Amino acid sequence: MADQNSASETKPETKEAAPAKKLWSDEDFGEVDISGLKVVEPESAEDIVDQPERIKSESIVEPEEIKKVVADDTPYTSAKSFEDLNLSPELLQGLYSEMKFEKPSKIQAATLPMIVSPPYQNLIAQAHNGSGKTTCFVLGMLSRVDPKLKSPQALCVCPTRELVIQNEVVVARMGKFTGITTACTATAETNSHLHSTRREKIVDQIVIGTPGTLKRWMTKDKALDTRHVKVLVFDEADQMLDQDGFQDDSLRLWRDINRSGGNCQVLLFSATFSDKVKSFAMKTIPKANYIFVEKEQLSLDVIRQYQIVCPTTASKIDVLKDRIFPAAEKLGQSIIFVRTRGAASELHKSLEEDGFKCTSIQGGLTHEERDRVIKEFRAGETKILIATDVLARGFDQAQVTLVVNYDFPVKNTTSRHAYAEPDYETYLHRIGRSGRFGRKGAAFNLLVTEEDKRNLRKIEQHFNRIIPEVAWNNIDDIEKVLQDAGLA
DNA sequence: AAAAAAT
Repeated sequence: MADQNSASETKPETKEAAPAKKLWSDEDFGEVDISGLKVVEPESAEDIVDQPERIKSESIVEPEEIKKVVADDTPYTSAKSFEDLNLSPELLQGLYSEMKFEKPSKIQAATLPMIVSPPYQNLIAQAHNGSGKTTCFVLGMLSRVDPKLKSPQALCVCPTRELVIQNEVVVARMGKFTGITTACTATAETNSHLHSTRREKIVDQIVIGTPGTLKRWMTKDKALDTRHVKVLVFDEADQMLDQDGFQDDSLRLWRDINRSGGNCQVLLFSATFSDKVKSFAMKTIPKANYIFVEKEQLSLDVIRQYQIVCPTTASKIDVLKDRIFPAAEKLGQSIIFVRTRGAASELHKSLEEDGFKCTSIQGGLTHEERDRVIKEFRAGETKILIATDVLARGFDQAQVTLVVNYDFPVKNTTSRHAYAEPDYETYLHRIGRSGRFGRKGAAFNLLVTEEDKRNLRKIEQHFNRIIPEVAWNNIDDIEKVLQDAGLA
Protein backbone atom coordinates (compact mmCIF):
# COMPACT_ATOMS: atom_id res chain seq x y z
CA MET A 1 0.00 0.00 0.00
CA ALA A 2 2.82 2.38 0.80
CA ASP A 3 4.19 2.62 -2.70
CA GLN A 4 0.78 3.59 -3.91
CA ASN A 5 0.98 6.77 -1.92
CA SER A 6 4.39 7.90 -2.90
CA ALA A 7 4.28 9.33 -6.35
CA SER A 8 7.75 10.75 -5.94
CA GLU A 9 9.71 7.57 -5.66
CA THR A 10 11.30 6.24 -8.78
CA LYS A 11 10.17 2.84 -9.84
CA PRO A 12 12.49 0.89 -12.08
CA GLU A 13 11.08 0.86 -15.55
CA THR A 14 11.27 -2.61 -16.92
CA LYS A 15 8.80 -2.15 -19.71
CA GLU A 16 10.00 -0.88 -23.02
CA ALA A 17 9.09 2.68 -23.82
CA ALA A 18 5.84 3.00 -25.70
CA PRO A 19 6.35 4.11 -29.29
CA ALA A 20 4.94 7.50 -30.04
CA LYS A 21 4.08 6.92 -33.66
CA LYS A 22 0.77 5.17 -33.27
CA LEU A 23 -2.22 6.90 -31.79
CA TRP A 24 -3.25 3.77 -29.95
CA SER A 25 -1.15 0.70 -30.01
CA ASP A 26 -1.54 -2.59 -28.31
CA GLU A 27 1.67 -2.44 -26.39
CA ASP A 28 0.41 0.69 -24.72
CA PHE A 29 -2.62 -1.09 -23.41
CA GLY A 30 -0.43 -3.36 -21.36
CA GLU A 31 0.72 -0.44 -19.28
CA VAL A 32 -2.67 1.02 -18.56
CA ASP A 33 -3.66 0.17 -15.05
CA ILE A 34 -7.36 -0.39 -14.84
CA SER A 35 -7.22 -2.68 -11.90
CA GLY A 36 -10.02 -0.86 -10.16
CA LEU A 37 -12.50 -1.77 -12.86
CA LYS A 38 -15.59 -3.51 -11.68
CA VAL A 39 -16.04 -6.07 -14.37
CA VAL A 40 -18.97 -8.32 -14.82
CA GLU A 41 -17.95 -11.53 -16.47
CA PRO A 42 -15.93 -14.30 -14.85
CA GLU A 43 -13.19 -14.20 -17.46
CA SER A 44 -12.34 -10.67 -16.56
CA ALA A 45 -11.78 -11.62 -12.98
CA GLU A 46 -8.42 -12.95 -14.11
CA ASP A 47 -7.45 -9.44 -15.02
CA ILE A 48 -7.72 -8.23 -11.47
CA VAL A 49 -6.55 -11.28 -9.61
CA ASP A 50 -2.91 -10.47 -10.08
CA GLN A 51 -3.26 -7.30 -8.05
CA PRO A 52 -5.35 -8.42 -5.12
CA GLU A 53 -4.09 -5.78 -2.74
CA ARG A 54 -5.61 -3.04 -4.83
CA ILE A 55 -9.07 -4.47 -4.98
CA LYS A 56 -11.67 -3.63 -2.42
CA SER A 57 -14.45 -5.91 -3.40
CA GLU A 58 -17.95 -4.50 -3.67
CA SER A 59 -16.90 -1.06 -2.55
CA ILE A 60 -17.43 0.17 -6.06
CA VAL A 61 -21.19 -0.12 -5.88
CA GLU A 62 -21.40 2.96 -3.79
CA PRO A 63 -24.97 4.23 -4.13
CA GLU A 64 -26.91 1.82 -2.00
CA GLU A 65 -29.74 1.22 -4.37
CA ILE A 66 -27.32 -0.31 -6.87
CA LYS A 67 -27.27 -4.04 -6.59
CA LYS A 68 -26.66 -5.46 -10.03
CA VAL A 69 -24.03 -4.79 -12.58
CA VAL A 70 -25.67 -6.55 -15.47
CA ALA A 71 -29.29 -5.78 -16.15
CA ASP A 72 -31.59 -8.74 -16.71
CA ASP A 73 -28.78 -11.14 -15.87
CA THR A 74 -27.72 -11.19 -19.48
CA PRO A 75 -24.49 -13.19 -19.68
CA TYR A 76 -21.57 -11.60 -21.49
CA THR A 77 -18.23 -12.99 -22.38
CA SER A 78 -15.23 -10.69 -22.39
CA ALA A 79 -13.86 -10.12 -25.88
CA LYS A 80 -10.36 -11.54 -26.09
CA SER A 81 -10.10 -10.46 -29.69
CA PHE A 82 -12.05 -8.29 -32.06
CA GLU A 83 -13.05 -11.48 -33.90
CA ASP A 84 -15.19 -12.42 -30.92
CA LEU A 85 -17.54 -9.56 -31.70
CA ASN A 86 -19.11 -10.66 -34.99
CA LEU A 87 -17.94 -7.53 -36.71
CA SER A 88 -18.04 -7.11 -40.47
CA PRO A 89 -14.83 -7.84 -42.42
CA GLU A 90 -14.73 -4.18 -43.43
CA LEU A 91 -14.79 -3.08 -39.80
CA LEU A 92 -12.09 -5.56 -38.82
CA GLN A 93 -10.00 -4.23 -41.68
CA GLY A 94 -10.41 -0.74 -40.28
CA LEU A 95 -9.34 -1.89 -36.83
CA TYR A 96 -6.29 -3.79 -37.99
CA SER A 97 -4.96 -2.05 -41.06
CA GLU A 98 -6.07 1.52 -40.46
CA MET A 99 -6.03 1.81 -36.65
CA LYS A 100 -3.24 -0.76 -36.18
CA PHE A 101 -5.05 -2.33 -33.26
CA GLU A 102 -4.24 -5.88 -32.35
CA LYS A 103 -6.61 -6.75 -29.57
CA PRO A 104 -9.15 -5.02 -27.35
CA SER A 105 -7.95 -3.04 -24.35
CA LYS A 106 -9.47 -4.01 -21.02
CA ILE A 107 -12.33 -1.55 -21.13
CA GLN A 108 -13.00 -2.57 -24.72
CA ALA A 109 -12.96 -6.26 -23.87
CA ALA A 110 -15.41 -5.66 -21.06
CA THR A 111 -17.86 -3.29 -22.73
CA LEU A 112 -17.88 -4.20 -26.42
CA PRO A 113 -19.83 -7.44 -25.96
CA MET A 114 -22.50 -5.49 -24.07
CA ILE A 115 -22.59 -2.82 -26.72
CA VAL A 116 -22.69 -4.87 -29.90
CA SER A 117 -24.77 -7.87 -28.90
CA PRO A 118 -28.51 -8.14 -28.34
CA PRO A 119 -30.45 -7.02 -26.46
CA TYR A 120 -28.32 -3.90 -26.90
CA GLN A 121 -28.61 -2.92 -23.26
CA ASN A 122 -27.93 0.60 -22.09
CA LEU A 123 -24.47 1.08 -20.63
CA ILE A 124 -22.83 3.41 -18.14
CA ALA A 125 -19.08 2.97 -18.37
CA GLN A 126 -16.25 4.60 -16.50
CA ALA A 127 -12.64 3.97 -17.40
CA HIS A 128 -9.34 5.73 -16.97
CA ASN A 129 -8.19 8.59 -19.12
CA GLY A 130 -6.49 7.30 -22.22
CA SER A 131 -7.64 3.71 -21.83
CA GLY A 132 -9.56 3.46 -25.09
CA LYS A 133 -13.11 4.55 -24.39
CA THR A 134 -13.51 6.23 -27.75
CA THR A 135 -13.00 2.94 -29.55
CA CYS A 136 -15.75 1.40 -27.45
CA PHE A 137 -18.46 3.72 -28.58
CA VAL A 138 -17.15 4.32 -32.08
CA LEU A 139 -17.05 0.60 -32.73
CA GLY A 140 -20.46 0.34 -31.14
CA MET A 141 -21.89 2.89 -33.54
CA LEU A 142 -20.15 1.53 -36.63
CA SER A 143 -21.15 -2.06 -35.95
CA ARG A 144 -24.81 -1.36 -35.42
CA VAL A 145 -25.38 0.90 -38.38
CA ASP A 146 -26.77 -0.28 -41.72
CA PRO A 147 -24.65 1.28 -44.50
CA LYS A 148 -27.45 0.77 -47.01
CA LEU A 149 -29.94 2.85 -45.05
CA LYS A 150 -29.25 6.47 -45.91
CA SER A 151 -30.48 7.94 -42.67
CA PRO A 152 -28.99 8.72 -39.23
CA GLN A 153 -28.81 5.62 -37.04
CA ALA A 154 -26.26 6.58 -34.42
CA LEU A 155 -25.76 9.86 -32.58
CA CYS A 156 -22.75 10.93 -30.55
CA VAL A 157 -23.09 13.97 -28.34
CA CYS A 158 -19.97 15.76 -27.05
CA PRO A 159 -19.36 18.83 -24.88
CA THR A 160 -16.95 20.71 -27.15
CA ARG A 161 -16.32 21.42 -30.78
CA GLU A 162 -12.81 19.99 -30.52
CA LEU A 163 -14.10 16.68 -29.23
CA VAL A 164 -16.69 16.51 -31.99
CA ILE A 165 -13.97 16.88 -34.60
CA GLN A 166 -11.67 14.40 -32.89
CA ASN A 167 -14.40 11.77 -32.66
CA GLU A 168 -15.38 12.29 -36.26
CA VAL A 169 -11.81 11.63 -37.35
CA VAL A 170 -11.79 8.37 -35.38
CA VAL A 171 -15.13 7.27 -36.87
CA ALA A 172 -13.89 8.07 -40.37
CA ARG A 173 -10.66 6.14 -39.86
CA MET A 174 -12.14 3.11 -38.17
CA GLY A 175 -15.03 3.00 -40.62
CA LYS A 176 -12.85 3.66 -43.63
CA PHE A 177 -13.79 0.42 -45.43
CA THR A 178 -17.43 0.25 -44.37
CA GLY A 179 -18.96 2.86 -46.63
CA ILE A 180 -20.54 4.43 -43.56
CA THR A 181 -20.54 8.23 -43.66
CA THR A 182 -20.73 10.84 -40.92
CA ALA A 183 -22.13 14.30 -40.40
CA CYS A 184 -20.76 16.53 -37.71
CA THR A 185 -21.82 19.87 -36.30
CA ALA A 186 -18.31 21.30 -36.42
CA THR A 187 -17.34 20.80 -40.03
CA ALA A 188 -18.44 22.78 -43.07
CA GLU A 189 -20.87 25.65 -42.83
CA THR A 190 -19.46 26.94 -39.59
CA ASN A 191 -21.04 30.27 -40.31
CA SER A 192 -24.41 28.88 -41.26
CA HIS A 193 -26.08 30.35 -38.21
CA LEU A 194 -25.14 33.81 -39.37
CA HIS A 195 -27.07 33.44 -42.58
CA SER A 196 -29.72 31.15 -41.12
CA THR A 197 -28.91 28.65 -43.80
CA ARG A 198 -30.99 25.57 -43.25
CA ARG A 199 -29.04 22.38 -42.92
CA GLU A 200 -29.93 20.03 -45.74
CA LYS A 201 -31.37 16.66 -44.85
CA ILE A 202 -28.79 14.34 -43.36
CA VAL A 203 -28.28 11.06 -45.19
CA ASP A 204 -25.22 10.01 -43.16
CA GLN A 205 -25.57 7.06 -40.82
CA ILE A 206 -23.56 8.55 -37.95
CA VAL A 207 -24.02 12.06 -36.61
CA ILE A 208 -21.60 13.65 -34.15
CA GLY A 209 -22.17 16.99 -32.53
CA THR A 210 -22.61 19.42 -29.72
CA PRO A 211 -26.07 19.52 -28.14
CA GLY A 212 -27.19 22.93 -29.35
CA THR A 213 -26.61 22.39 -33.05
CA LEU A 214 -27.94 18.84 -32.93
CA LYS A 215 -31.10 20.16 -31.38
CA ARG A 216 -31.39 22.83 -34.07
CA TRP A 217 -30.90 20.24 -36.79
CA MET A 218 -33.66 18.13 -35.26
CA THR A 219 -36.25 20.79 -34.55
CA LYS A 220 -35.75 23.97 -36.52
CA ASP A 221 -34.02 22.65 -39.62
CA LYS A 222 -35.85 19.33 -39.71
CA ALA A 223 -32.64 18.00 -41.20
CA LEU A 224 -31.90 15.31 -38.64
CA ASP A 225 -34.42 12.51 -38.82
CA THR A 226 -34.06 10.50 -35.61
CA ARG A 227 -36.62 7.81 -36.35
CA HIS A 228 -33.93 5.26 -37.18
CA VAL A 229 -31.49 6.21 -34.43
CA LYS A 230 -30.76 3.12 -32.39
CA VAL A 231 -27.56 4.18 -30.60
CA LEU A 232 -27.18 7.36 -28.61
CA VAL A 233 -23.70 8.05 -27.22
CA PHE A 234 -22.83 10.63 -24.61
CA ASP A 235 -19.11 11.23 -24.61
CA GLU A 236 -17.88 12.81 -21.35
CA ALA A 237 -21.23 11.64 -20.10
CA ASP A 238 -20.90 12.98 -16.56
CA GLN A 239 -20.57 16.47 -17.96
CA MET A 240 -23.39 15.88 -20.40
CA LEU A 241 -25.68 14.82 -17.54
CA ASP A 242 -24.51 17.29 -14.91
CA GLN A 243 -26.98 19.90 -13.87
CA ASP A 244 -24.21 22.43 -14.17
CA GLY A 245 -23.36 21.06 -17.60
CA PHE A 246 -25.58 19.95 -20.42
CA GLN A 247 -28.23 18.05 -18.50
CA ASP A 248 -31.26 19.80 -19.97
CA ASP A 249 -30.04 19.59 -23.54
CA SER A 250 -29.04 15.96 -23.18
CA LEU A 251 -32.27 14.76 -21.63
CA ARG A 252 -34.36 16.63 -24.18
CA LEU A 253 -32.35 15.15 -27.02
CA TRP A 254 -32.79 11.66 -25.62
CA ARG A 255 -36.51 12.20 -25.08
CA ASP A 256 -37.05 13.47 -28.61
CA ILE A 257 -35.25 10.49 -30.09
CA ASN A 258 -37.34 8.10 -28.03
CA ARG A 259 -40.52 9.85 -29.11
CA SER A 260 -39.67 9.74 -32.78
CA GLY A 261 -38.44 6.19 -33.01
CA GLY A 262 -38.38 2.97 -31.13
CA ASN A 263 -36.09 2.10 -28.33
CA CYS A 264 -32.62 3.50 -28.50
CA GLN A 265 -29.54 2.14 -26.78
CA VAL A 266 -27.88 4.77 -24.60
CA LEU A 267 -24.13 4.60 -24.02
CA LEU A 268 -22.51 6.79 -21.37
CA PHE A 269 -18.74 7.05 -21.25
CA SER A 270 -16.46 9.10 -19.05
CA ALA A 271 -13.35 8.84 -16.91
CA THR A 272 -15.18 10.51 -14.06
CA PHE A 273 -18.58 10.21 -12.44
CA SER A 274 -19.04 12.19 -9.26
CA ASP A 275 -21.31 10.48 -6.74
CA LYS A 276 -24.02 12.95 -7.58
CA VAL A 277 -23.92 12.41 -11.34
CA LYS A 278 -23.44 8.71 -10.89
CA SER A 279 -26.62 8.26 -8.92
CA PHE A 280 -28.48 10.56 -11.29
CA ALA A 281 -27.36 8.48 -14.24
CA MET A 282 -28.26 5.22 -12.54
CA LYS A 283 -31.72 6.57 -11.77
CA THR A 284 -32.25 8.09 -15.18
CA ILE A 285 -30.93 5.47 -17.58
CA PRO A 286 -33.18 2.44 -17.38
CA LYS A 287 -31.87 -1.10 -17.15
CA ALA A 288 -28.27 -0.18 -17.74
CA ASN A 289 -25.19 -2.32 -17.43
CA TYR A 290 -22.46 -0.44 -15.69
CA ILE A 291 -18.77 -0.39 -14.97
CA PHE A 292 -17.26 1.96 -12.43
CA VAL A 293 -13.81 2.65 -11.08
CA GLU A 294 -13.06 3.57 -7.49
CA LYS A 295 -11.84 7.14 -7.31
CA GLU A 296 -8.72 6.04 -5.45
CA GLN A 297 -7.84 3.86 -8.43
CA LEU A 298 -8.52 6.51 -11.00
CA SER A 299 -5.37 8.60 -10.79
CA LEU A 300 -2.92 7.08 -13.23
CA ASP A 301 0.49 6.21 -11.83
CA VAL A 302 2.14 6.86 -15.19
CA ILE A 303 1.34 10.54 -14.71
CA ARG A 304 3.60 11.99 -12.03
CA GLN A 305 1.98 14.86 -10.17
CA TYR A 306 3.82 17.63 -8.33
CA GLN A 307 3.07 20.85 -6.50
CA ILE A 308 5.14 23.98 -6.74
CA VAL A 309 4.42 26.60 -4.11
CA CYS A 310 5.09 30.01 -5.61
CA PRO A 311 5.68 33.05 -3.38
CA THR A 312 3.31 35.38 -5.25
CA THR A 313 0.80 35.27 -8.06
CA ALA A 314 3.16 37.33 -10.16
CA SER A 315 5.93 34.80 -9.62
CA LYS A 316 3.93 32.00 -11.22
CA ILE A 317 4.79 33.21 -14.68
CA ASP A 318 8.49 33.35 -13.81
CA VAL A 319 8.38 29.81 -12.48
CA LEU A 320 6.79 28.81 -15.76
CA LYS A 321 9.26 30.67 -17.93
CA ASP A 322 12.48 30.24 -15.99
CA ARG A 323 12.05 26.84 -14.37
CA ILE A 324 9.48 24.70 -16.12
CA PHE A 325 9.88 25.58 -19.79
CA PRO A 326 13.66 25.16 -19.96
CA ALA A 327 13.25 21.67 -18.54
CA ALA A 328 10.13 20.83 -20.51
CA GLU A 329 11.07 22.13 -23.91
CA LYS A 330 12.95 19.02 -24.90
CA LEU A 331 10.21 16.69 -23.81
CA GLY A 332 7.34 17.04 -26.15
CA GLN A 333 4.25 19.18 -25.94
CA SER A 334 2.74 20.97 -22.97
CA ILE A 335 -0.71 22.25 -22.09
CA ILE A 336 -1.00 25.10 -19.57
CA PHE A 337 -4.43 25.30 -18.00
CA VAL A 338 -5.87 28.56 -16.73
CA ARG A 339 -9.25 29.38 -15.25
CA THR A 340 -10.64 32.11 -17.47
CA ARG A 341 -10.64 33.15 -21.10
CA GLY A 342 -8.99 36.40 -20.16
CA ALA A 343 -6.23 34.65 -18.28
CA ALA A 344 -5.53 32.52 -21.35
CA SER A 345 -5.11 35.58 -23.54
CA GLU A 346 -3.02 37.43 -20.98
CA LEU A 347 -0.66 34.56 -20.33
CA HIS A 348 -0.33 33.96 -24.06
CA LYS A 349 0.56 37.59 -24.65
CA SER A 350 2.99 37.74 -21.79
CA LEU A 351 4.82 34.60 -22.84
CA GLU A 352 5.04 35.74 -26.42
CA GLU A 353 6.48 39.09 -25.39
CA ASP A 354 9.26 37.18 -23.72
CA GLY A 355 9.96 35.21 -26.84
CA PHE A 356 8.18 31.95 -26.00
CA LYS A 357 6.46 30.50 -29.00
CA CYS A 358 3.04 29.40 -27.88
CA THR A 359 -0.64 29.54 -28.73
CA SER A 360 -3.82 29.69 -26.71
CA ILE A 361 -7.33 28.40 -27.05
CA GLN A 362 -10.55 29.34 -25.28
CA GLY A 363 -14.22 29.55 -26.07
CA GLY A 364 -14.12 33.21 -26.93
CA LEU A 365 -12.16 32.62 -30.10
CA THR A 366 -13.87 32.14 -33.43
CA HIS A 367 -14.32 28.59 -34.67
CA GLU A 368 -11.73 29.25 -37.37
CA GLU A 369 -9.18 30.41 -34.81
CA ARG A 370 -9.85 27.42 -32.59
CA ASP A 371 -9.50 25.04 -35.52
CA ARG A 372 -6.23 26.65 -36.57
CA VAL A 373 -4.72 26.52 -33.08
CA ILE A 374 -5.63 22.85 -32.72
CA LYS A 375 -4.38 22.04 -36.19
CA GLU A 376 -1.00 23.63 -35.47
CA PHE A 377 -0.74 21.84 -32.15
CA ARG A 378 -1.69 18.50 -33.70
CA ALA A 379 0.96 19.04 -36.35
CA GLY A 380 3.54 19.69 -33.65
CA GLU A 381 4.18 23.19 -34.94
CA THR A 382 3.49 24.57 -31.49
CA LYS A 383 4.86 22.98 -28.35
CA ILE A 384 3.11 25.07 -25.72
CA LEU A 385 -0.64 25.47 -25.68
CA ILE A 386 -2.43 27.63 -23.14
CA ALA A 387 -6.01 26.56 -22.63
CA THR A 388 -9.13 27.00 -20.56
CA ASP A 389 -11.12 23.95 -19.62
CA VAL A 390 -12.43 23.84 -23.18
CA LEU A 391 -9.54 21.41 -23.63
CA ALA A 392 -9.67 19.76 -20.21
CA ARG A 393 -11.53 16.69 -21.43
CA GLY A 394 -10.98 14.11 -24.09
CA PHE A 395 -8.38 15.87 -26.17
CA ASP A 396 -6.05 13.15 -27.35
CA GLN A 397 -2.56 14.10 -28.43
CA ALA A 398 0.08 11.47 -27.80
CA GLN A 399 2.96 13.96 -27.67
CA VAL A 400 1.58 15.83 -24.67
CA THR A 401 3.90 14.93 -21.82
CA LEU A 402 3.41 17.87 -19.51
CA VAL A 403 0.34 19.50 -18.03
CA VAL A 404 0.56 22.61 -15.88
CA ASN A 405 -2.27 23.73 -13.67
CA TYR A 406 -1.34 27.39 -13.80
CA ASP A 407 -4.67 28.05 -12.12
CA PHE A 408 -5.97 25.30 -9.88
CA PRO A 409 -9.30 23.88 -11.06
CA VAL A 410 -12.09 24.93 -8.72
CA LYS A 411 -15.83 24.55 -8.75
CA ASN A 412 -17.83 27.66 -9.22
CA THR A 413 -19.02 28.96 -5.92
CA THR A 414 -22.29 30.84 -5.85
CA SER A 415 -21.53 32.37 -2.50
CA ARG A 416 -18.82 34.98 -2.48
CA HIS A 417 -17.86 34.08 1.06
CA ALA A 418 -17.54 30.34 0.63
CA TYR A 419 -14.19 28.81 -0.07
CA ALA A 420 -13.80 27.49 -3.54
CA GLU A 421 -13.96 23.72 -3.69
CA PRO A 422 -11.47 21.87 -5.86
CA ASP A 423 -12.98 20.45 -9.02
CA TYR A 424 -11.90 16.84 -8.66
CA GLU A 425 -13.23 15.72 -12.01
CA THR A 426 -11.67 18.58 -13.95
CA TYR A 427 -8.37 18.01 -12.16
CA LEU A 428 -8.29 14.40 -13.28
CA HIS A 429 -9.30 15.21 -16.84
CA ARG A 430 -6.69 17.95 -17.14
CA ILE A 431 -3.75 15.84 -16.00
CA GLY A 432 -5.11 13.04 -18.16
CA ARG A 433 -4.21 15.05 -21.28
CA SER A 434 -0.76 13.62 -20.74
CA GLY A 435 0.06 9.97 -20.25
CA ARG A 436 -2.21 8.79 -23.04
CA PHE A 437 -2.38 5.03 -23.43
CA GLY A 438 0.24 4.22 -20.91
CA ARG A 439 2.74 6.83 -22.05
CA LYS A 440 4.53 8.77 -19.40
CA GLY A 441 3.45 12.18 -18.26
CA ALA A 442 3.92 14.81 -15.59
CA ALA A 443 1.67 17.44 -14.08
CA PHE A 444 2.76 20.55 -12.17
CA ASN A 445 0.37 22.42 -9.90
CA LEU A 446 1.35 26.04 -9.30
CA LEU A 447 0.06 27.10 -5.89
CA VAL A 448 0.07 30.51 -4.27
CA THR A 449 -2.73 31.04 -1.80
CA GLU A 450 -3.74 29.10 1.27
CA GLU A 451 -6.85 28.17 -0.66
CA ASP A 452 -4.70 26.67 -3.41
CA LYS A 453 -2.82 24.59 -0.85
CA ARG A 454 -6.01 23.51 0.88
CA ASN A 455 -7.52 22.47 -2.43
CA LEU A 456 -4.46 20.45 -3.34
CA ARG A 457 -4.62 18.65 0.00
CA LYS A 458 -8.23 17.78 -0.77
CA ILE A 459 -7.23 16.42 -4.16
CA GLU A 460 -4.59 14.28 -2.46
CA GLN A 461 -7.17 12.89 -0.06
CA HIS A 462 -9.78 12.36 -2.74
CA PHE A 463 -7.56 10.33 -5.04
CA ASN A 464 -5.43 8.90 -2.21
CA ARG A 465 -2.20 10.11 -3.74
CA ILE A 466 0.61 12.14 -2.24
CA ILE A 467 1.53 15.01 -4.53
CA PRO A 468 5.13 15.89 -3.66
CA GLU A 469 6.39 19.44 -3.53
CA VAL A 470 9.13 20.73 -5.77
CA ALA A 471 11.04 23.88 -4.87
CA TRP A 472 9.89 26.82 -6.98
CA ASN A 473 13.33 28.39 -7.24
CA ASN A 474 15.43 25.40 -8.15
CA ILE A 475 15.53 24.29 -11.75
CA ASP A 476 17.60 21.24 -10.86
CA ASP A 477 14.76 19.91 -8.78
CA ILE A 478 12.38 20.26 -11.68
CA GLU A 479 14.82 18.57 -14.02
CA LYS A 480 15.18 15.80 -11.49
CA VAL A 481 11.48 15.09 -11.07
CA LEU A 482 11.02 15.09 -14.82
CA GLN A 483 13.72 12.46 -14.95
CA ASP A 484 11.96 10.54 -12.21
CA ALA A 485 8.80 10.75 -14.28
CA GLY A 486 10.70 9.04 -17.03
CA LEU A 487 10.56 12.06 -19.29
CA ALA A 488 14.03 13.53 -19.37
C1' DA B 1 -16.49 30.63 -14.40
C1' DA B 2 -16.37 27.98 -18.66
C1' DA B 3 -18.48 25.55 -21.75
C1' DA B 4 -22.27 24.99 -26.58
C1' DA B 5 -25.19 27.62 -29.09
C1' DA B 6 -28.39 30.76 -29.98
C1' DT B 7 -30.64 35.11 -29.09
